[in-house]
Amino acid sequence: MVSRRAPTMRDVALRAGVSTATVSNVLGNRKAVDPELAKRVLEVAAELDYQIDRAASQLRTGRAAVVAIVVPSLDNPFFTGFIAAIERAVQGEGYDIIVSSSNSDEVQERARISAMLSWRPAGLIVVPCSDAFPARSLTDVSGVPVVAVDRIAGVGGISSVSVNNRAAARLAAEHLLGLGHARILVCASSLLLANIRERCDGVRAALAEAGLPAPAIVEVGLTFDIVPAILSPHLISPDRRATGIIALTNTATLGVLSAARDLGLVVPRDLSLVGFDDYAWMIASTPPITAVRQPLDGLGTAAWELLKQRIASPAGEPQRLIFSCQLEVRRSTRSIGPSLAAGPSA
Amino acid sequence: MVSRRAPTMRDVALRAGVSTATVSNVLGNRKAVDPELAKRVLEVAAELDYQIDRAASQLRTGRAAVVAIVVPSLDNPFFTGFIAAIERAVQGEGYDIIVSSSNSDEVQERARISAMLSWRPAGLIVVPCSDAFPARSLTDVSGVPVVAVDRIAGVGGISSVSVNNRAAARLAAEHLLGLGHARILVCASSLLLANIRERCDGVRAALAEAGLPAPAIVEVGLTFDIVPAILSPHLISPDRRATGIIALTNTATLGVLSAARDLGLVVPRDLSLVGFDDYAWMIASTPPITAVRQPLDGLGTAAWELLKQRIASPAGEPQRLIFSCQLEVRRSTRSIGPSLAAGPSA
DNA sequence: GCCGTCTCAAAAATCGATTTACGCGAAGAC
DNA sequence: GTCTTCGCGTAAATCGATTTTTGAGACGGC
Repeated sequence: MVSRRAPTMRDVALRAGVSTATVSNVLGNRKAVDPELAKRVLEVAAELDYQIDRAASQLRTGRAAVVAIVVPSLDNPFFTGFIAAIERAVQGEGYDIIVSSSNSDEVQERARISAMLSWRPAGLIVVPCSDAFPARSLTDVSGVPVVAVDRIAGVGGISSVSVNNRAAARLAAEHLLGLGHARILVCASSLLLANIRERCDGVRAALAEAGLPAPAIVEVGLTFDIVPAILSPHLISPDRRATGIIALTNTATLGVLSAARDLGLVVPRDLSLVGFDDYAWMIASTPPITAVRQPLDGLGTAAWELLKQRIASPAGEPQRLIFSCQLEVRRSTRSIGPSLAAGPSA
Repeated sequence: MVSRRAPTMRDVALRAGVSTATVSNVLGNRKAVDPELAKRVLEVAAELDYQIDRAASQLRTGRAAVVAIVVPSLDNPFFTGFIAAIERAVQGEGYDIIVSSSNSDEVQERARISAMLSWRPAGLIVVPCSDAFPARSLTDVSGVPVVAVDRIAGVGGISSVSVNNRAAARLAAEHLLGLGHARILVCASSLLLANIRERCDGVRAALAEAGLPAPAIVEVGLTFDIVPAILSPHLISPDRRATGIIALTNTATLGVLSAARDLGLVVPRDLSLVGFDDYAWMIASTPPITAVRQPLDGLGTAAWELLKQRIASPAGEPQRLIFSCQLEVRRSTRSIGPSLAAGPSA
């Protein structure tokens, strides 16, 4: 509790017998300084445990060494995994992150982004909670570089990172078709989200190519606990129920598992399941869950790279990066007959 | 891309025909201002989309409306859930959070805390990555209020929040004893952590009271994937292997599940399992996992409350808050004989 | 009617790091 | 030998919000 005030650059300068400008130049590697003086400055700085005051530094330079991140939820491992990836990427480049959750609400999203912008961060990485991304106007005015991630349908004109949702869902569908599944149910979180709609399209396209009718699509919401109630009616009739389910998000995947168990259905005996996102529990689960893995680390790294580009040249052309997903085949899917997949025609 | 510079308080003042001091007083609710003027100021501020520059504000006042959070990992849902809880708590009080991961490394922890402190945050909430918490010295000097969470063995003299680990583990042990399990294996992450040692003690105490020998304790590390290899030797012999396992962290729980499945052991038929922490996947899992639930939301809220206390009166007595955990009985544990629990003697 | 008091806004000082403008001395050019 | 760079360091101005100080006007008391 030795609450003497933190040392300032002035303290360091005085003690080293130089001016504050010199200290600033040494510490910021800005202008050539006599090595002798530089050494003394560094020594004194270390001795006093001197830390640059970020507020003062930022006020003068106008930019903060901080990246603001806004995601729909901090309780969803997809988003926190993404944040972790960004944190790893900005580490060592001297940036810190401030994070905030929009609670999947456009009004809150706007408010949170507005608050973040008052830090005048070097950049903003946002996973919009809807396709509309109405906060767009805010970022335009502020001139802070922005990268949108994952839900990027409505965000023309800014850099973005996402996955190829159609291809990813197609991967899942073709896997089930290859195992002979014809009756496929898609368990979607919310069709208001463009990425979810794209995944539905991917499944639809794969089925159409195989000469099958469009899949049933059930909307189960963003939280896990209500899924069983919504899903049960679709799973009760043994004759007409789907043999394969594609769950389009991690919470949907949990919901399907839980609903199936409640109804006494065994995966994969009674029901084959392909999930989305890839977590430790999917591997530890019995059976391990076949899932489409989104390259979380790649997304995070790429978001930071694109943001750096925008920081370096704000006038440059915005870029869109699209990652592919991989299917991790495990044991929650099983073959029930000859392949229905539309094979290569060659 | 209308990159005109953001409006300053001076712009607002000029346009409203008042001084910057008046604008500051209106916006900060600081001193009585003529309602007429106040109204005009607010109108102009709204019109210009004016946002206070936090750097300038902070430089002048010396304190930032920001809470720094340092946790061992952002990939562990326990810590991110905790962060989510804090974010909810500080929301609406005008604070933002900056978060950082120490990667379970003391050196990095110190570096990250040092970096956080250069923001001169209103407070720091830290989950130390070891009992030693050597970064303690930093926070002492800076005078920034600190609250330590979860791993608080070595941190006397500062406020802290934790759970009653002994009691929590005892809950798990008594549950298994009540179901007739005598051979109990404890699956611990790392015995270098005091909270883990306390949990071991809790199990030991419960067994001792029931007149049973001390449990076997296996150290499985902090990540999930190596657990099966470490655990297998303890699970192969059907005669001598434990009938009940207590996994002391969420990753250990995943590891046990995965190891059991690899060995063809069915939970709970061959093995009863009590996990730690409580997540959606434990409910969705087949069988649903019996687990000791740590009150994540309570921990987060409490950490913020204690921090607020320290901010308000830095000289006050540090407080330690200890929460209780609850056992969520699900289906991963089963009875194998008469209760062995030391019942109430009355 | 004069003076003291009180209210509230304007003016000015301040926070600490950065950066511009300037000055001094040494090195190089003719 | 004088004049011009050039290198490097210092003093001072600056960023924008807050806070202290100053001052103008209103009001009340005697």
